[in-house]
Amino acid sequence: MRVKEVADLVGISVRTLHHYDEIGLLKPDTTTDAGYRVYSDANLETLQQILFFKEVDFPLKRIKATLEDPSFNREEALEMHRKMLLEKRRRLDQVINTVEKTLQHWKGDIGMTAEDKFKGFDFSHNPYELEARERWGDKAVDEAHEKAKGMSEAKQEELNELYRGLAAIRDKDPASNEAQETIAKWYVFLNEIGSYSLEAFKGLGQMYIVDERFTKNIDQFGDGLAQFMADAMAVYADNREPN
Amino acid sequence: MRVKEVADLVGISVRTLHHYDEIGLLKPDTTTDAGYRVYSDANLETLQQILFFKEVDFPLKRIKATLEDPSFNREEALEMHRKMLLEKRRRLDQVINTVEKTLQHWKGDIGMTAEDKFKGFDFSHNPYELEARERWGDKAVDEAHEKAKGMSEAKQEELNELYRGLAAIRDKDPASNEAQETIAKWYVFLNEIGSYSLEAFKGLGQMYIVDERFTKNIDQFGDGLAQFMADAMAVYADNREPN
DNA sequence: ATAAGCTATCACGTAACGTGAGGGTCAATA
DNA sequence: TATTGACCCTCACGTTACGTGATAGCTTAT
Repeated sequence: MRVKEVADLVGISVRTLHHYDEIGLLKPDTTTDAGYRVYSDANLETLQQILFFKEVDFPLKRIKATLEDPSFNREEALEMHRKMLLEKRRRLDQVINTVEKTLQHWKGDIGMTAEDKFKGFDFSHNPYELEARERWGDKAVDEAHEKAKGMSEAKQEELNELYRGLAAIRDKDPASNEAQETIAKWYVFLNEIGSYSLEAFKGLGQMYIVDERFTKNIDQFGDGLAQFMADAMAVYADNREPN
Repeated sequence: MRVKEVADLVGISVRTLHHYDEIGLLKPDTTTDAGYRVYSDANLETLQQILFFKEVDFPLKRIKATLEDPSFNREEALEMHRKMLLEKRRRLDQVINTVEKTLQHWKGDIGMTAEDKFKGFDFSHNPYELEARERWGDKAVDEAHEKAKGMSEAKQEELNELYRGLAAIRDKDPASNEAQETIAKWYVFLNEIGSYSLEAFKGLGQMYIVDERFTKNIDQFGDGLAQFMADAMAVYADNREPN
């Protein structure tokens, strides 16, 4: 297949295909003697993967690095795409809901807080972004979020205090009142620097024990703290009403 | 409210607010003596509108022009936003479906055509884009689609042939076999230069009679043709299985 | 007074193409 | 064979919407 055929099939521009070739993202398997690009079925498969990554807002550079990673696994990627797309849809539903509420608000049917008016627009923290990044992206993930790097010393100290508080009770039952009260503070803190759904919060806890870097960093405050936190975070999330 | 508070509330950057001020899209109602921007409740309302338009991929210039249009009506806009968001979700559902089918395909459960693999990615023709453009945007809408401007003369002739064929039968019942066969050709033609769901096809027909420019252009081929086409297109869409 | 956080403007840089220019290739048809 | 329309190539400037860092002033609590 040549560029126009591919472009028409897929719904992208010829220029885009040129661009992808230039940057080495999608190189056609062959070219004619005249220099025409000829895309194979395998090329189309790759293009599909590229479009899935694009759909979940991966920058092209990162898509390229990911596809070139020897550990890249297609099925695994598809599962991740699916999760991220479902999250994207959830957020879109929020926006739709916001529009509908705004309509009702304008008709005088309901009240609306300032927060209500902007529900769904903050997509800076896709809960699966951390997971994707850990697997295929930027390896410089810190213990809470990359934003933490820009924290003031006071905020950093607050973070450490929270870690210390949690470390002091890590031998207790993660479901105990004391543990849950402290984890609640952790949840609030995280939502000051980001936006975590309960599901994402729980997922983050899992990452603390799955990713050695997290574990090592957290366990500096006390052996077994990462595990304790993961458990407590899961309990916390499970005991809360889904919003 | 000052920039950080607004940015945190909404989930956008301070830089974005600066940018919007610079380009005159969202100017704060007041500033302090020190030059700090102070955003009012009215500013927040406007920001909400901006974000809705952004969510449906309006470029900033166009958002600005729209908001400044004396005929701009908020409730009308919200209704349009809602429709466009629902369409966006429909397309997203298609992508999710494509991912899921691809997973099954990889497991060997199902077959998959090349077209199937890219379902949902062609979003260059949001069916409500025409409507939005007619109301608030680029007034240079042609009779079928802007792409028609780039058509070859052969394609243009094909278009005219279709119009003439439809004009020749415009005194028949829009639901008749003859009318429906010819409308089917029109549907196919449109889907060669774009991508129209049945709903969008029907909506386009409505626009032929609502928008004088369409009506005038089409009725050059025969008085009452626009009305005939709108009717026949509605019948065609209603008689088809929803895909 | 001090310090931390917030604020301003300025300006270069980035990502992902869109667009136009200029010219070659391909395939059908006369 | 010549012609024509559609397709193809490379080149390169331009666009959009910010991100980022630099520099310096402002605000508020201690």
